[in-house]
Amino acid sequence: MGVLVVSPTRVTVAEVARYAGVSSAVVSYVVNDGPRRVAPGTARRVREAIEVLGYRPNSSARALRTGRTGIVGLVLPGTSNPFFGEYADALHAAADRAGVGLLTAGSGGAAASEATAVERIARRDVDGLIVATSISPADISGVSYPRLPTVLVDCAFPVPGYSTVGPEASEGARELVEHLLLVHGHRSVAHVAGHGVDIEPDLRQLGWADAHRRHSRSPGPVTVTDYTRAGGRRGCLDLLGSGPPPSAIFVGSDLQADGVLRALAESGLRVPEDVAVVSFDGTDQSAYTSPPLTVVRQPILAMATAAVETVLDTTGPRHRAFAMDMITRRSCGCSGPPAG
Amino acid sequence: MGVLVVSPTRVTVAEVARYAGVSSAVVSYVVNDGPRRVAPGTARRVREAIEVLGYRPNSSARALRTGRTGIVGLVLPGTSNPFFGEYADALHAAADRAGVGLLTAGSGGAAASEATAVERIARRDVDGLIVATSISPADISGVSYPRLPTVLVDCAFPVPGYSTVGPEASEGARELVEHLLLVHGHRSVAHVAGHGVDIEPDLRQLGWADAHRRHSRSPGPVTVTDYTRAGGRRGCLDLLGSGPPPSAIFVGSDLQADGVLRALAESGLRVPEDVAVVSFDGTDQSAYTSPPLTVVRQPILAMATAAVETVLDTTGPRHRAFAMDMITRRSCGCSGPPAG
DNA sequence: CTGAAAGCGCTAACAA
DNA sequence: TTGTTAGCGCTTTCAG
Repeated sequence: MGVLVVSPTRVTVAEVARYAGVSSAVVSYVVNDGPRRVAPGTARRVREAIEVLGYRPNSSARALRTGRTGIVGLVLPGTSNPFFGEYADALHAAADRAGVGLLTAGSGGAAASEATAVERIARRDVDGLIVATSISPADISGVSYPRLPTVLVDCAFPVPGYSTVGPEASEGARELVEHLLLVHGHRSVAHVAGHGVDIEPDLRQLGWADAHRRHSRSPGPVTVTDYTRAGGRRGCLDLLGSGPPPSAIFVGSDLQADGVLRALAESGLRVPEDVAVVSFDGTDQSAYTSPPLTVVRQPILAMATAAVETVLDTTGPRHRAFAMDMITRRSCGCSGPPAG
Repeated sequence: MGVLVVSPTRVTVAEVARYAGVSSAVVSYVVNDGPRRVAPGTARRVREAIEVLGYRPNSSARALRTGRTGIVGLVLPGTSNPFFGEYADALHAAADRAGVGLLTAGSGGAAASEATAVERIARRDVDGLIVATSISPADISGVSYPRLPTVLVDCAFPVPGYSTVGPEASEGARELVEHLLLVHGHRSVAHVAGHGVDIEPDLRQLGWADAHRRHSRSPGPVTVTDYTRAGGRRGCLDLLGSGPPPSAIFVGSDLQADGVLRALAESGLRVPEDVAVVSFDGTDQSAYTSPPLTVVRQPILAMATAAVETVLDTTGPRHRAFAMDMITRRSCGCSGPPAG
């Protein structure tokens, strides 16, 4: 058939070996710095040959041979959510440091889509999987890839059979609500919560309730909405429509807080004068809302590092929880510093 | 669900073939639906064997054999920036539709880091590369992976030797500024610009200048800052410090607009009463700032689809530009609708 | 329509 | 210290 393509074929170990006057095994030893030692002079010749010929190892061949791809799968609900956007960046940095690549998929947050996302990723022979599951952990195990090391991130509680990494959500939420109760003297705090994993407790809500209990207050109203801006707005509007405005609101995520702030502005309520607002996550953007949000921040960098470490670590499942830190800004009534 | 696989070692074509009483070639024909036809009955037996044994093709072996990995590399400045977060989501959706995986790397936006990110990705034998380059296109070509199909996204101008996908930035910026000039009657508009690719014109700034020229106005002051929230704040503060406040500001990106809004609030200036603000990008969040931002929106879905199509398309480089649409909200002085 | 068999490029025994 | 070589699992040409 017609056209003869004279494409410069790819350089292989064999050619490097021939050029350097050694065997292909030696080339491999040099490239991988093992498993056998190579005489310094020989090694130098090989490296020179590699340089001259422009040799690059074929990663498919290596993966086929070794059984390891050096790639970890990453399934997130989607980086449109700035929290997961920042998480993704941190995971990439950690993966780079660990020398592995990240094969990503967005789950779109819907359960069906998440299962298929995991499915698609696992199909490609990754060495492990990092999943921010928005669905029940039970569902993920439906994916029958035996023994693929999996770590669930943004997961504040242990899940049997899986490694998990998450914030100390309950403690963080409690600290934030106690700040409102004790420092700013609110009698109670309302809560705009997010739809979570059905079978598990919502730790943020637990912490919020706990803060009230500890100080013998009765909690304000709760409303459960989507983890979206629109959800936050809707939830806040519902709250406002069902009684006198609360004096303070604890929002379950920065994304929802955008919507809450919006709803409050639409309703002519000032923050923090009329209503104090605090939020959970502490993304970069929370310093730029108006007013800037008082938050508990998730230590994303540390959690991402832990996630990558854990997925690469073959010793059994473990749960790692990270302390959150509170950042006070204007939205709670404190006079925070201007953004840097 | 629950078919349980009891094979300790991985199932291969050979085993499927043996189970189905055919040769491995036939199994391959069935799995890949070609290149040779298989008798319906035989095919059914093979599919049954695959099901029963829980066979999954080894993608490394297939890649080694075919020379194609079915994976496209993606290098973005980082998904902490919500614009690129949304872009990443759209690219993932498009990649899924096209049946390819996305191997991602964050470049961190720094030139050195971007080159190494591209380097790391290319090393893994991807079929193509999608890059949102924040640096000079010249620099990317320094990466010497011969003939790796590459498409530059978020790139509003053609670059010789590369495929490019971007918005009609100049037209979009002009439309936005003209809205301020003609509808709201501002005499001139200031501009908070972003540091761009040095050797190329800043099309947003060009559009801004063009709007003034077309209507015989002299442009307001410009300040060039980082494409960050802090950069936007700084730039706006500089603007305010160097003369009387402008009556209107065109901001080069939503991220910077966050900072501009913040700076204005700090300075006690109301939007839009004292200063009108419009922005370029139209990310989801722009509907939730206070006040909501009037923007020109980048058609991210369409551009992402085009990017994936283009990188998979072997016919030569091409440039595709997409029209932006203006969304008027409160920040320009229009009374936009409340967020849905 | 199906089977046999030759590698793709690499790593890691095993030999020397 | 280095060379030889047997596959890893798959696709696809060539025979049947």
